[in-house]
Amino acid sequence: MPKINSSSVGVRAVVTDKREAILRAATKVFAGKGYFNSKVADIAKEAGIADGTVYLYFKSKDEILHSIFDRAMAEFIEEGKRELKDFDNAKDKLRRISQLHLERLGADREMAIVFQVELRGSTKFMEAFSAAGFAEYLDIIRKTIEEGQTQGVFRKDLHPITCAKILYGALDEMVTNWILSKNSYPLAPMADEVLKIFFGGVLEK
Amino acid sequence: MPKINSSSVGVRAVVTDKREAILRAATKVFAGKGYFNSKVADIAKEAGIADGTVYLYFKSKDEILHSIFDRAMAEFIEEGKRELKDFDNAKDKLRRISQLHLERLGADREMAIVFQVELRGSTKFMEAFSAAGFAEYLDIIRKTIEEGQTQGVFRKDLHPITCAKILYGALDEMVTNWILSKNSYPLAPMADEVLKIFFGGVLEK
DNA sequence: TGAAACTGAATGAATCATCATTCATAGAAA
DNA sequence: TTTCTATGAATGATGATTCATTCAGTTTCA
Repeated sequence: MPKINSSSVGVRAVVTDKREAILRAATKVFAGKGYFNSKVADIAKEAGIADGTVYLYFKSKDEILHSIFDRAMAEFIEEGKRELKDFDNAKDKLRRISQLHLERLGADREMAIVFQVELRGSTKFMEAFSAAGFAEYLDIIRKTIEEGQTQGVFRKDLHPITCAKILYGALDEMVTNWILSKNSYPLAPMADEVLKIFFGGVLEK
Repeated sequence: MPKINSSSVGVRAVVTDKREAILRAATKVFAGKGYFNSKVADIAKEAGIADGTVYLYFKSKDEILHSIFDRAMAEFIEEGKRELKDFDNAKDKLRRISQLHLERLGADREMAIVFQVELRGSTKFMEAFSAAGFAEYLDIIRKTIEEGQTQGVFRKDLHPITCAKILYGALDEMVTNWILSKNSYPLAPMADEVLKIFFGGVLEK
């Protein structure tokens, strides 16, 4: 079994590479068959390593799934915060958030599947996730809406939390439909469609 | 042809009762621990029967979950169609749909959990479901929106399908949040909040 | 009327396949 | 040699499903 490090970057890099490879492989496998139907052996094979090796990098199968979420979510929130510094107008900010949301998930279908499907596949995960990243994300949207109300851009007779949930729910549904759709289309442009309705409503004036 | 079991107290009625009992028990167990973490033995115990008896009424554990969906969905769609006959105004119709959606799930938390969580827990189920009930449901909303556009109540510069997805997504998110929320509040009233935004948008005029 | 034979629902212990996880061993690098 | 990582066969637990058996109720017939 030839195990030659592609570059002489040292031990640390190898470890990271293999961890990375396992996470990527697991994402692919989970996306394809679902968490419970995926065997650790499948992941190992996909990553091109032995079954046992997985356990040198992760305590359990469960931990792999958690790591996938944690990493992706942390990245996403961090990117969001960085991006949103430049905006002061709440409306523009909301537009950017929506675009980022769909761009991110639209760029990696396997990751999107794991997020949309597996994350919801157990109340336990959902609660854990809810407690961690999701609540924070919803909070960013909520605060932006409050800002907009203060700025006089958004109506004041609406609960910011509810608004946030609705926008999130709408975006989320776009992603779910995109995943289930046979013929693939670009996801990100749907953001504008969503916002057209979220901002202006469907009623004829 | 009328069914025998409704009138007589014969064998048929007993059979139906036990089937019913298993479905109810399974809903409870699945809601509590998730489909994959639930043992058939758990369901049997909850239903007060022997493990093997489950297999006299269902071919497999999988079939139980399917039956739960099929029954609930068929009921829901049927009720919806019946209710909606009385409306001709698209706006009112959409309001009634939204209320029904939240009333229904808000009335049975366990069923709601199974629908929100387990249904999404596997692409396989989602696709099956998507092909069956969900697509039909989304279609009802879409057609109503088209009606509204024809009636001149709704803006014509919006894709009816996207509108439908957005409304559905928003309602769906209300349910998911309600399920995850520790302190329980009535779900149905959220429909009006959702529609206020869906109809009028969040922008200050 | 009663009891023997029959029916099919219900039981739950046993089966058996399926993995997650472990660990004794091998190989590479230092 | 020592100390890593990596291997993959073996282990052990789990849990869906089966099936030989029990049991309650019907029917048959003297």
